[in-house]
Amino acid sequence: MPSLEALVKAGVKVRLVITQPDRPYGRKRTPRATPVKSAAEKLGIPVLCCETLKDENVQEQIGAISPDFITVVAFGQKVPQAVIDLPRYACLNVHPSLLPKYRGGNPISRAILSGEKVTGVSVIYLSEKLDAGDICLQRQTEIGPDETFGELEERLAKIGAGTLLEAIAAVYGGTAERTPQNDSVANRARHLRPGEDKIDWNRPSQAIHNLVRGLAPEPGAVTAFAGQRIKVLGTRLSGRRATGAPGTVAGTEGDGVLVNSSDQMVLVLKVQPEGKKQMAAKAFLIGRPSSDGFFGDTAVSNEEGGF
RNA sequence: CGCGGGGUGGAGCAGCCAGGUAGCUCGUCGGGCUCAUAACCCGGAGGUCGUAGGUUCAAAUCCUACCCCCGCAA
Repeated sequence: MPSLEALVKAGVKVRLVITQPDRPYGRKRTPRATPVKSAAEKLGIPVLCCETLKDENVQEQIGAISPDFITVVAFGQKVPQAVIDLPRYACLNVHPSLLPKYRGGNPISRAILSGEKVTGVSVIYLSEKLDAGDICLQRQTEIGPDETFGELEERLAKIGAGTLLEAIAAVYGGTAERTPQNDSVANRARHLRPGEDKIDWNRPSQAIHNLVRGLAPEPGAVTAFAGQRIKVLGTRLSGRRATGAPGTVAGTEGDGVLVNSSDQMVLVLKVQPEGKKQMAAKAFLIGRPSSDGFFGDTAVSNEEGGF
């Protein structure tokens, strides 16, 4: 979306925005426009909603405006060759990773989960194969030690917008580069599998921290407390050696709660119980019987006896 | 009509089923103890119990409608 705004601001004539149809959303099941659609409408740009680009009708409509460029940002659909061939100059795609690493739909989370220290954005020439097109331009950025998915996503979106503009200018001016990806070092950033959002307190603190960061603020890393499902939305590494069984509460620090993992204590800052708003971890602990003092596996929380 | 949880001093909770004094932990303010403290002791302030009706001698509690927040699923 920053990309769209940047394009407009830079004086590029955006003739048509294509996005997915409104989908039922939330508890009320009310259909809601995609963010791109709302933004486009606000900017007064025509919007075309379509289920798939394979639709010839859709292709015709795109062809009708004989575009110089087509840019694809966070679209999540394969684009048929017929569409790729439409624009006069190029069909460019912005992807929030340093391709060929982290191809696929979930590059930002995956990079954080893997403990990457550096990531970036890539502008590539679109190809039919997902995220495998030749690289036009890349920009790197460091990932902060406590940076969350949400924060990084926002940053990359901004960087991506700028990079896209540069790329367009370069292609337009004929100075653009075109480097094929090295497929042998490519990897795939898959979406989360069920259960992958669950915190295993037996793992090292860094891994837990990465999981929490990689899933915050949405969808959130999950654990359980006294049989209740809760999300952990903010953690820090405490730097203190664990003093008890993984998952047990070791004390508090500021508004946070120290929880043991396999090596260090993890400082849990923000938490959200089922049916509640998110709250400081310490607040969560207050007003709760001190008997059930540990985080861990659901339902069967009786056997391991925290303190 | 997809399933479900919740709205009680600034924060987190109990009280509701079996109506009748506003409770607990934290914070905050004041005082004390201490070389000192986020520790400990004493004391205080602070609440239309989401809203509007109803039942009742009496409603946080029972009944009805509505508003708001959130988890799951999609």
